[in-house]
Amino acid sequence: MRIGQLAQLVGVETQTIRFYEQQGLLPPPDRQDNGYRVYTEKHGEGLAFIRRCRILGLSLAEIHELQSYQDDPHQPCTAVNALLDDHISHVRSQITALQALEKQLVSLRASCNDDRGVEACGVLAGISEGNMHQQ
Amino acid sequence: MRIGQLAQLVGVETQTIRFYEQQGLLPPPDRQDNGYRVYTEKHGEGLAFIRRCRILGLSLAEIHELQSYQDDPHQPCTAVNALLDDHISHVRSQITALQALEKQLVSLRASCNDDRGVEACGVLAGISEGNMHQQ
DNA sequence: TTAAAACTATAAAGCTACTATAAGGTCAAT
DNA sequence: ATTGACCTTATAGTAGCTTTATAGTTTTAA
Repeated sequence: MRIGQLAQLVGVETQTIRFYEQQGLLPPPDRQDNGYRVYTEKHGEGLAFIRRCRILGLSLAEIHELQSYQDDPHQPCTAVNALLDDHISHVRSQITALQALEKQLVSLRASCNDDRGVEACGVLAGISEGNMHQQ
Repeated sequence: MRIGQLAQLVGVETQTIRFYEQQGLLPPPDRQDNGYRVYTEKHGEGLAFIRRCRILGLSLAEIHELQSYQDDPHQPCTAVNALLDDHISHVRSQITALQALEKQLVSLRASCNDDRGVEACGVLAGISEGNMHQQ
C-alpha cells in the first residue's frame, strides 16, 4: 500500500508518516521504481502502536524506548512498567498543578464583575499587584 | 539597572528578558553608550506582570491582549473578564482530559506485574492490541 | 597593570511534534 | 493534451523559551 492509503487507514496525515520515518520511529519502507513508498501490514501495526502511545501522552522518545523493549523480548518487562509508572505520576502532577491553577484563576475572576472600566478592573489589579497566593 | 539585575530581581534569565522585548511584550529600554540596556522600575513591573500571567498559564498572545487593555483604561473590562473566563474553561477541559487519561493509564498498568518477560508484558500487549477504551 | 572572571551584546540554532508551503515528478482519466 | 489526484524532497512555521557561538565590556584579583 502507498502512503496515502496507510495514512487513511490509521488516521494520520502523510507528512506525519514521513516525519516518523525520519525520526526513526517507523522503519523505512521499500520504494517503487518511481520512488513511491510501499508499506506492508507490519508498518500499519507499527504506526498504530505509535499513535496509541501518542494518545496516551507518551513522548516520541518514550515510544522509541518502548520499541527497543519490543525488539528485545527476552528481558523482563520491569522497564516497561517503570516507564508507565513514571508517566502516570507525571500526568498526576500535571492534574494537581492544573487544579491549583484553576482555583487561583477562579478566585481572581471573582474579584471583578463586568461593570467597571479597565482602570478599576479587579482582575488586572489582581495580576498587577501580585497578590496571587502561590502554592 | 542592567539586564542581569532585572533578571535576578524578577527571577528570569537575561535571555528571556531580551526575548520578551523582541516579542513586543516589554518596551525597548534606553541604552548606555556601550549598548547595555538600562531598565527602570516600570520595566520591572511590566516584567513581573508578564511572569505572573505566564504562571497563570496565559499565552504570550493573551498577555499582549491584556496589555492593550491596560493601555486603554477607558473601555469597560468586559474583555478582560472574558479572556479569563475562556482561560478558566480551557484549564478545566485540560483537567478533564488528563483525568480520563490517568484512568486509562492506570488500567493499562494494572494489566501487568513486573515478573514477566517483555513478550508477555500486559502493558505492551495492551497498547499493541489497541484495547484502549477511549472516551 | 594585566589577566581572568563576570557581564553584556547579537545572531542563529535547538527543543517537541508536528503542520504547512513550495516546487516539482508520476499516473489515470478525459 | 491536460486536468486532477497522488507522490517526492526540502524548508519554514508553530510556542516559549534555552542553548550555543562569537565578540565586546566591565569588574575584580594577583
